[in-house]
Amino acid sequence: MKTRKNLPSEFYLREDVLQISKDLLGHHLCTRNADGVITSGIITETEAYKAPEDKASHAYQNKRTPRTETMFRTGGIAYVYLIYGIHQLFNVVTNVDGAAHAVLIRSIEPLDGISLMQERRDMNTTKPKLTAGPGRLTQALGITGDHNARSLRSDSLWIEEGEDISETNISALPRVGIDYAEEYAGKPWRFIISDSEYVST
DNA sequence: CATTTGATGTTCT
DNA sequence: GAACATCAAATGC
Repeated sequence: MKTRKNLPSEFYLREDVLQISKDLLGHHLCTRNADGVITSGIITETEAYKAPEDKASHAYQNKRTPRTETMFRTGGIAYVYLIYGIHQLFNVVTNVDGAAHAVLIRSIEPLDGISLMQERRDMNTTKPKLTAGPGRLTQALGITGDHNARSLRSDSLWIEEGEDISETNISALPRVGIDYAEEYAGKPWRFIISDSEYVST
């Protein structure tokens, strides 16, 4: 049984995706596999993607494809997709139906189910390498394309209230891997917990 | 230590 | 064909 509360639907429905990205820091991203084993981690690094104007977003200019369709839906669901043919990336869809806002979760700090996360990653460590990095945390938590469009208040995937992170302990940095996005490439829309080791390089 | 390279599906040109 | 919200292993100091 769970002792912590899920983030409420209203958390995800707000308009300011930058604020939501900061607010997500410190909360707990959780999954449960078919055997009922829970794995979770503290969110330590996020990035905001703000269509239609953001050139780094898949939904730039509100471009709808079968893949991006998920981002246009009502906030509070997962947007999971494959990048580089190899890695699943996990995003939180925000704002109301028709607004394609999302927050990429880039890193977590391991919390529950560490042995199962190590098994999934084929690693024997709790160092940042286990869960720091957008492709790494999805592997550690067992997140795949099957989780795309799933509610973040479901039995197999959810986000619990963790600790509040004060504004003074948050750093804003440029986003990673989006050099093609011209004037949006340098925007400080990546947020980390300043004193956490569990962030990508 | 730093830099390069191979893996490989979906989308767009 | 090329690019891509990446990672890990291999190669070069």
